[in-house]
Amino acid sequence: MSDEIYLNQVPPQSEAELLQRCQIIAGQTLGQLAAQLNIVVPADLRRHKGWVGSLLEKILGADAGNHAEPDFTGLGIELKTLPLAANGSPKESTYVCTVSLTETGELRWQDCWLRRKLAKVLWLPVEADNTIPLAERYVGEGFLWQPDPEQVALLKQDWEELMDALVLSGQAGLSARQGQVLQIRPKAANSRVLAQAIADDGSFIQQNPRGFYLRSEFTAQILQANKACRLAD
Amino acid sequence: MSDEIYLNQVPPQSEAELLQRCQIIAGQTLGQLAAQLNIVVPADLRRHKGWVGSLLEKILGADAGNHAEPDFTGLGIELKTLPLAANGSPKESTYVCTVSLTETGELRWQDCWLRRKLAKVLWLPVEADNTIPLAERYVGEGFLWQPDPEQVALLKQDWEELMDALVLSGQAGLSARQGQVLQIRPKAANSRVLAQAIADDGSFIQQNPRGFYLRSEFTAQILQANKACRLAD
DNA sequence: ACGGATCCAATGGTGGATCCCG
DNA sequence: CGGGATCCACCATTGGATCCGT
Repeated sequence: MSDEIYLNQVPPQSEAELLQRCQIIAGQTLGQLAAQLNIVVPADLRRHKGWVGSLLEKILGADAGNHAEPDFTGLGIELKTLPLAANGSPKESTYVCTVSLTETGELRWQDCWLRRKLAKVLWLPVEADNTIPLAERYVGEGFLWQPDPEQVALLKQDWEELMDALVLSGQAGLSARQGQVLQIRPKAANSRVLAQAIADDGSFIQQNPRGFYLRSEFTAQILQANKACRLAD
Repeated sequence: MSDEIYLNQVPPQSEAELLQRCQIIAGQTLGQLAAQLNIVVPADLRRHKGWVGSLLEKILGADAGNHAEPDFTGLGIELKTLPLAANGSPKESTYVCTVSLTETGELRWQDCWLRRKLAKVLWLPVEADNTIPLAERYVGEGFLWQPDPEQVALLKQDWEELMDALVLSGQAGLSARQGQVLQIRPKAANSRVLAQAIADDGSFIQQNPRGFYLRSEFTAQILQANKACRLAD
């Protein structure tokens, strides 16, 4: 009962309060959390792919809506769910943000959206083994993360390589195989969706929208580092 | 029955075909036309202000949807309903297009959206006396119009005056009283809606969206000229 | 009478991600 | 396995205009 005082969609006022809320929901199922907000749990995620992320935003009081801001506006913190396979490692890559197809050449790492998005992330592990019914999946312990210097270097290197490839060869020269920790993949309702882009010759063309994703190998390292850190306490 | 062959939402292939369709619907009521498309007629227009225009677009096979194109893409023709008061003259001003608040200074008459929108218009008179139930209002005879040199001069003069006023004084310096045949008025869901604009100093600010409207005195002249023209046949 | 305010439907884009076939 | 394809909710914008108080 008193738990729900913290779960009423009011933004947390501090990092401490946000982490406290994470402690409260850790060990609860998605079904229990959805019930607190009178939200119906879909049978599966096939037609509701972002459902878990949206639910946990509401539960934790994220307030940015669909704006180009961190989920927790006041704290500058981005929320990311981390879907865990049966073996406890990340099951999927993590979507970060869309790739601008109109300002590819003009942007530098220091100013880019991806860097700002990943500046401070609250990772929230959630069971994602499809043999477990959605409502019965447990939420793990959320933790704050900021990229360490080595991770920053990796991200910067990949970002610059990928953006260079975009400028030099356009979308044709891009494959999701490029990048050690980062990759570029389609991000749209379907492959018929087109966004405005700029061709080699400077003219406007239409291309499939793309997004930056963190490879699951990278998020697996983040997860492991956090566990090690907590054991050391 | 055979009439409905022409009313199946396929775009007309020529001006002649479009005008033929207008002949077919002239003298029918909005209720009759709506019934052909299985569309329910609202009680009144208070909460359905664009309903008549949308219905007639569907009936005539306009295909541009909500794009920045003429309603009849292939023919380069814009459809405008002309609401008639009990005395047969236009009851309202006619909305043309939105006023760009970000490129006010850069644009010339030759390139402006308003000029392109008004290059070729199919006017479709419709009874709009509120004492007549919506479903019982008659559609009149549609006619094609292109501004004659005098009308072009008037539109150009007003457009330039209004755009100059916008650049010089911003929205504060603008009144719907300016312009002989054209005026600028709010165009939004309500007065709390804001759009991006550029201030005097070049910075970005928020302003109420505005639209260009043809004064009803102007559309009355267009209507009269068409009647005179048809009597002369 | 008309200048300022308002209303709906449909679409496109963004943010949330997972699906699924070779 | 993982690269390419896809899915929903929500919000802002656009296109269709008419309402209504002074």
